[in-house]
Parts: sequence; C-alpha cells; structure tokens
Amino acid sequence: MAQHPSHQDESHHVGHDQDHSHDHNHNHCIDSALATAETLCIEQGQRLTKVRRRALELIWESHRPLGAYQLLAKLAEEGFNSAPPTVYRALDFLLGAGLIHKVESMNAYLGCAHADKAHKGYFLICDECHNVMEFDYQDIHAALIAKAAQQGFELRAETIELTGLCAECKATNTSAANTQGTRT
Amino acid sequence: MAQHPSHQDESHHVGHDQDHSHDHNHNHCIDSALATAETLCIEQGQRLTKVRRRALELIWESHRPLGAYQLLAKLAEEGFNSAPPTVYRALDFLLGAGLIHKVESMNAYLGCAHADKAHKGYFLICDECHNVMEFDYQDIHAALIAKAAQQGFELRAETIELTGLCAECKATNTSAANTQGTRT
DNA sequence: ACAATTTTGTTATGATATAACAATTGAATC
DNA sequence: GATTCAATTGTTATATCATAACAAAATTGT
Repeated sequence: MAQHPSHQDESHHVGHDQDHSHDHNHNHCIDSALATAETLCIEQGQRLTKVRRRALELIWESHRPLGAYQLLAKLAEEGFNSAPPTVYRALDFLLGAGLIHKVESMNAYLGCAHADKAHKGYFLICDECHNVMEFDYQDIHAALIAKAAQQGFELRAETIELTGLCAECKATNTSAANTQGTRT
Repeated sequence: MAQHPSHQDESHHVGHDQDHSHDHNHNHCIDSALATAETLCIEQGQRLTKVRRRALELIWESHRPLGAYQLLAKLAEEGFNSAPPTVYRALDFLLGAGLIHKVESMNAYLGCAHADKAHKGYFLICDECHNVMEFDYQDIHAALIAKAAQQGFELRAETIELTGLCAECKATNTSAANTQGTRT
C-alpha cells in the first residue's frame, strides 16, 4: 500500500525541480500515488472522479505544496470548471481520503507520501526555498499519543510543521542566493 | 520569567469559561503574561504601545484562540482604529516578541503560556469545543531537533497541532451535546 | 527645536474559503 | 430503457483572513 519501501522512519523529499537525481524518479511517485488512490477509493466505495483524479495528479506533479487557487488555475487550463468550489471540493475529498495533506502554515496542499488514514502530517519546511520534506517518526507519534492520553485527550490527527533552513539552503546561503527562488 | 512554576512538561489549559475552578485563576495568568511582556520588551528595547498591550490583554482574556478580526472588533469597541492593519501589526509584533502563538489550523491567536523565544507551539485542539491546551514536552523537542539535524535541516520554529476529543467532550459527548458550543 | 525613526491611520486590494441552490451525472432498481 | 435516488458538479454570491502602499502622527536622540 505504501509506495516506498517501508522504513520505520523514512523521509520523502518534495521539491527540487532542478535536482532530484539524488532522490528518486518523481514520476514513479505519481504513478504509485495514483494507483494507491484508485485502490483505496475502490476499497471504500468512493469515486475518484476525473476532476479529483486530475487534482491529485497535479498536486503530485507540483514539486512544492500547491495552493488551492494555483491548482484551480491548472484545472481550468484543462477545461475543468474554474470556480473555487470545484477545487475545494476535490481537495476536501482527497484530504478526507487521506491522499493529500494540507500544510497549514502555507495554506497549501501536498500529496501524502504515506497514503494512510492516520492523518499524520510531519513536515520540514524551508524558510528560504519553501521546499517541504515529509517525514515519519514512530517514536514521536507514540510519545504524542501518550502525552495526549495523559490529559484524557483522544488524538485523531497530528500536524507537525517544522520550519528552518534546509541543507541545500544552508550551503548556498552562505555563498550566494539560492537557486530555488521561483515558485511554481 | 515564566508565569508558572517551571515544570519540565507542564500543560496550560486555555478555555472553559464555565469551569476553570479546577484549573487556576486566569486573571493571574493575564497579569503575569503582561508583566512578562513589559519586562521582555524593555529588555529588548521594544515598545509595548497601548494598542499592542491591549491586544495582548484581550488575547489572554479570551478563553479560546482569538481570530484577528474578532480581536480587531474588540479593539475598535475601545476606540482603537478599526482597520485590519491595526490588528495585524499588533499581532506581528506580539508574534515576533514570542508573546503569542498563531494556531495555524484555526487562523487564531493565543497567549504564549511559556513566553519564550523558542517559538515552540505545541497544542491539543478539541474538534468539538475548540478549546486549546498548550503543552510543552522537552523530549519531543529534543527528538525533533535531532531528526531535523539528521537531514541537515536547521530548525528554527516548531508547530505541533494535535486535534481530537478533549476529556470533557469525551465525557459529555456520549450522553448529550456538550455545553461549550458557543464561540464568543 | 530638529532630524531620524518608529508607529499608526487610511484606502484599497489580494488571497483563501464557504454558503446556497440549481443542474447534471451515475448507479440501482423496476 | 425508464425511473428514482443519491452523489457530484455548476454557478453565483459572499464570507473570512491578510497585506500593499503611502500619508500622518508620535517618539526618540541630538
């Protein structure tokens, strides 16, 4: 069900248009994500309609978290309806199915690298280049559940958004402006 | 500098208009927070002007995270300027000084219970009553720094927003609708 | 008082998201 | 195939959250 070999604490790099050779083939990610989505939806009797499917693809194709209106523009280019409810409905569906995350601090949407129903969204967000890396961390997950339970709180979803400076920007920043300034 | 005895992993309850007898005197929190704010600002040569000070008070007086426009309305009632930049400037200042947090998933603002410059915002947010409890957890903090460093990422700020069902709502929910439905 | 800086006032607009209701499509049954 | 019901999409309007840009006023240091 997961599109990556299931390491316990794996990380998934999102972004880096210019250089993802060190990473993996992003097209493979998209294909896997879509396949997973199909399976999940069928299993749950939900309909991955044209606009929902295409929205998911576009989100995956984007190398950064995608804003709702950015996504809407892309959909409109392809002949889909261009009114906001179109995109928000697709996003709601995909969020509900656990196929994407919302990065709250960016008001932007990102393919879920773990396609689970656990609603965990753990992100490293670079202040400079705005690339986002999703990570998983079972120990943290367990600790948070325990901490919540200790307060009598029943945990349903977790959002962790860590901001700072990514490795690339830390390197380039000291010498010159980084190469990832463009956004789209 | 902290307004609570400095437990390692303390929790601070925000909310519960009807019942905070089990908790502590909220007025004390406000007074302490304001005193801390004064001290911090003086130390750093920053000016806690009337509108900034009153904004901070109002945020603390609110028993739930306060939206920018809610705060703006309260300020306007008291004769402050009623245009959005007024409130966003105050919020920016208070955020920058580490005196408040933004709850990203609610677009709302909350007094920082630890008045530190570490920019940690760890929250338990109830889906039902929308009360928010801030907590601190040094082990998680350390683990996140380590995890980030492992990716070459230099951590600057942390946001953890955990949603689910609080103890009160878990109890009341099973029998009847909870008593905290109103939103100010 | 004067100049420099910070803060606030003011107008306008941008960006994100939802409400409400009509029209269409899909799926299940007759 | 026609009928019915539910889910999805279209459409218009509006709510909510946030910032740009520049003018006016207040504060600080000299």
